[in-house]
Amino acid sequence: MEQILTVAAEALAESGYEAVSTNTIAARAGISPGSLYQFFANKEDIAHALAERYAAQLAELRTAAFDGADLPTLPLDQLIDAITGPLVEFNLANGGFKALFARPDLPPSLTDAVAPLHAALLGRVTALLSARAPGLAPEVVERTATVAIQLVRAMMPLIVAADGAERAALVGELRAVLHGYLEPVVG
Amino acid sequence: MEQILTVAAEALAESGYEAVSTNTIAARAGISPGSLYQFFANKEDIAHALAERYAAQLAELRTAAFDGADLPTLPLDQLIDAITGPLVEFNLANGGFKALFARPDLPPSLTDAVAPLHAALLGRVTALLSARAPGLAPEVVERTATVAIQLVRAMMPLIVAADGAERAALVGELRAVLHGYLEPVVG
DNA sequence: CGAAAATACGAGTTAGAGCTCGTGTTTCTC
DNA sequence: GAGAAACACGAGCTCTAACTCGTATTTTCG
Repeated sequence: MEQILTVAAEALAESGYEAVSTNTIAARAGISPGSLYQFFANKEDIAHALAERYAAQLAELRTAAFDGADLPTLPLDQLIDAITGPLVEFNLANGGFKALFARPDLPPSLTDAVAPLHAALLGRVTALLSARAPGLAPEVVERTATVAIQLVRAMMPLIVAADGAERAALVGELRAVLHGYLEPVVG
Repeated sequence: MEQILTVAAEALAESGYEAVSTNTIAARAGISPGSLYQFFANKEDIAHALAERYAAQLAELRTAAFDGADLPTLPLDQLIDAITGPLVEFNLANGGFKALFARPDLPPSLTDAVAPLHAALLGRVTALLSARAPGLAPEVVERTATVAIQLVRAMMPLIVAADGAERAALVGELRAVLHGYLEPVVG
């Protein structure tokens, strides 16, 4: 079942959600279409499970990477470095992530499937922002968090598509973007 | 034929590329499926023609809005205002635009169809950037332009989805993002 | 006006996707 | 070791979307 999700993630990374057929996922997982549907009710359910697995992995990543550091008191550029670094690694290692997360116009069914993932991330970022800038109005915090997430979402496909020096340069650009945007608010 | 493209754009705005059927487009245009295929070879061809129409409209928009002003010498924040304003208007008026332009993982066929649109925009932004900062290395200019376009692409769906005060606030955020990113480079 | 060319039509074809279900195979229990 | 329960199988069902093609209609022009 983990195996199925892993294969589905690979296929998603290559072709996108609509282009991947359930029969293809089954074949690549080495099982029959019938067996696939004993683990998942339908295609959307696969995406949903995958989104949850990604959410869990991101949560793990967070605790592993930032357990010691006191994020709210870190200088902004170090904070940004500490967050974007593992995030880029995660996106490189999980190509399917952006297929579920980075699309602005998912089919309505999928919107529901990935909503928890979005909500979890938004919650984390809002918490971090309000810890750093306690005076901010809640709606400003939420809007700032939404925009910051959106900026990362937008840059990640570029970063993943590039490699070598160009990728490193684009990671630098992502950090510059975040710094330029967040510095006036929570700097 | 313009009629078909207009209808197709509306349908795209509502449902996205894959979800819109050619028969639906034909029906909404008041013609039969057979007639549709006398104007366009296939579904991709419709998207291609629509992308070209958008490219032309954007070119018009540009000349109309900035004909008098001397963009390279304007202060950066005024430049950003002058560009983002009409761009937001355009996106609000043409909901189908983002369905073709803002998606990171278009099907390969569509990638070709919208490539000219991307190229045209990239060309315009690179020209503007190098006019403002003549000393920059070409690859830096191109990377900066790519990132700037990507930032606008990312923010536009948020802006279009919001309305009233929230939309205005998000436009402000877009401008803040662009300013924060571009100021160190071409400020 | 009438014939021919061009255009419009829409039911039908084809292909592929999601999904099912009767059958075969393995695994459990006594 | 035998019966039962759970699981796995994959050919095939169904539905939908892109696209076609023989026919009907309109337009063009001598």
